[in-house]
Amino acid sequence: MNIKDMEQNAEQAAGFLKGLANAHRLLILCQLSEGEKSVTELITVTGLAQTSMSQHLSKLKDENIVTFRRDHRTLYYRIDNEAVLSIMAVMYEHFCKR
Amino acid sequence: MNIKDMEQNAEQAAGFLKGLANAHRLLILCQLSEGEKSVTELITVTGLAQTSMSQHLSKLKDENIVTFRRDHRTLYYRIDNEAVLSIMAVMYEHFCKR
DNA sequence: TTATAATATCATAAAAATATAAATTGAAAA
DNA sequence: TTTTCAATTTATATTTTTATGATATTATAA
Repeated sequence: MNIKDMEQNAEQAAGFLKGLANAHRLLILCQLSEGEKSVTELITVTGLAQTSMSQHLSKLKDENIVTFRRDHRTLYYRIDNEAVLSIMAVMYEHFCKR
Repeated sequence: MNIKDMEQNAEQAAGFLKGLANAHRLLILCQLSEGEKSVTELITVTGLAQTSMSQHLSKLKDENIVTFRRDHRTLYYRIDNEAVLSIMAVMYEHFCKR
């Protein structure tokens, strides 16, 4: 782990982590780790307000953590980042096991 | 990855990620990944103001990410969390390689 | 003792994140 | 076409994070 490399990429890496660093967004990602879900499904499962969900998804898109496809009127979101699932797995082990 | 488990631990997990989600703190942790360092060393390497360093270290302590020992007037900080190094490694791969 | 070094804490201001309400867009059904 | 559904965008208030300056603490040296 080289400090020079990290200096050059620290802002980007921190932005990515900020994308994950919210309890609601972790639950959204937990859902998406099972496969793609519509916005409505995500709202139902998490209990978030519609506007709030939209903003959280927007933030996740900004950081290239998720992407989506449209099917008629419904948008289906999915995880679109190699690093996310690894980090989620580490988090799950650390915080949810015993 | 169970949603119920995640719901119960999401706040704690998000708090931990917030601890990491800052460019300065990532650089601090990058330094500490090499082994323990004094506050002065960390200030020199990162160029942060003393007060600011103290606050960042305090936040890392709050989230049980680092701990420290005192040797005379000098405090030596070190990483004290199993999950951090795994996550740092994933981040380094994702953001610093190529 | 008094001064100094290493660091933390406190107070405050500025910036960023979050929640909520209102308005808007895009696609499809009536 | 007009209306309705699914979702986003915009505006705004509240909360949280971050930076900075001043002060305090702890340990050592003079």
